[in-house]
Amino acid sequence: MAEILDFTRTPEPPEPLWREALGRKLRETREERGDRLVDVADRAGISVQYLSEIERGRKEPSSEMIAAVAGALGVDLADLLIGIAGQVRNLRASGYLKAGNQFHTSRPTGRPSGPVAMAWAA
Amino acid sequence: MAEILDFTRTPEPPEPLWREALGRKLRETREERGDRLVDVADRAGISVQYLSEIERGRKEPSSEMIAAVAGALGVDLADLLIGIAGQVRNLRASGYLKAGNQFHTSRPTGRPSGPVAMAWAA
DNA sequence: CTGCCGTTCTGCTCGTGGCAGAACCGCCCT
DNA sequence: AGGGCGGTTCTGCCACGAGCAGAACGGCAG
Repeated sequence: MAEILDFTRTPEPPEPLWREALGRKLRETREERGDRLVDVADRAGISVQYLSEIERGRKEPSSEMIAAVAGALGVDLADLLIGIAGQVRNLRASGYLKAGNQFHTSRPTGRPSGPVAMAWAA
Repeated sequence: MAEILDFTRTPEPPEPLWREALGRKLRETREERGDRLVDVADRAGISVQYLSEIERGRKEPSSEMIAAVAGALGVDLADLLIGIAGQVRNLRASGYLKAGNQFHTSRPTGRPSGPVAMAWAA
């Protein structure tokens, strides 16, 4: 694992990468459910440290992994994607890698900001 | 490349996999632009046969690849994700692997086709 | 101090991403 | 008939990285 963080490698525009946005949303979803890494990892049938790396956007999970984790979180792919799209929008709108790159900035003072997807009940 | 198609491996529900939905949307977007494989592949800086495999959902592209292809198609990640979510929804709604698996069912008679994004509202 | 939870490091294996080269398959030309 | 064109598919190849186990470490609450 060389240096995924090393974004000097590619002169990519400040667009967040897929795995980063995905990981961020997965973590958010898990925390909203009050689950721990080990819970989700167990249900998804993957190792805990790998799930940690996925959530931090450091590894590129396969489609089957994504499906497994999403299933373990009780969300389907479409909802997940919409949620991620909202994340990306927010990151673009706000700074995103302007400086320290501190996500979760706009913790919902009340406004749900993005599409936010559909609630998953209670 | 063993057998990606072999969905007997995992007892996954009839949910389409990420790479499949992604590929489908990428192809749709490319065709709407009237581009050829070689055009997009050139701009994205990848080989043509690999792009073909991505669009057919047979290989698992890295985040950088996704960004490159999306960039070559002139769409950003958020739009792409929303489009894919719509695809997935449609596939779920209609048959999807009920039988022949003939996507693109609901072609809208001639609509501008673009990103189109969120409708399904009602 | 002691767990609990998450992160990170080492180290390993084996799969597969991604390429080149070429053949092949419709399809539309004329 | 031939011949491009666009796309698919096959072979073969190599390096990288997915994914795991094991363990150590760093907060943070009790």
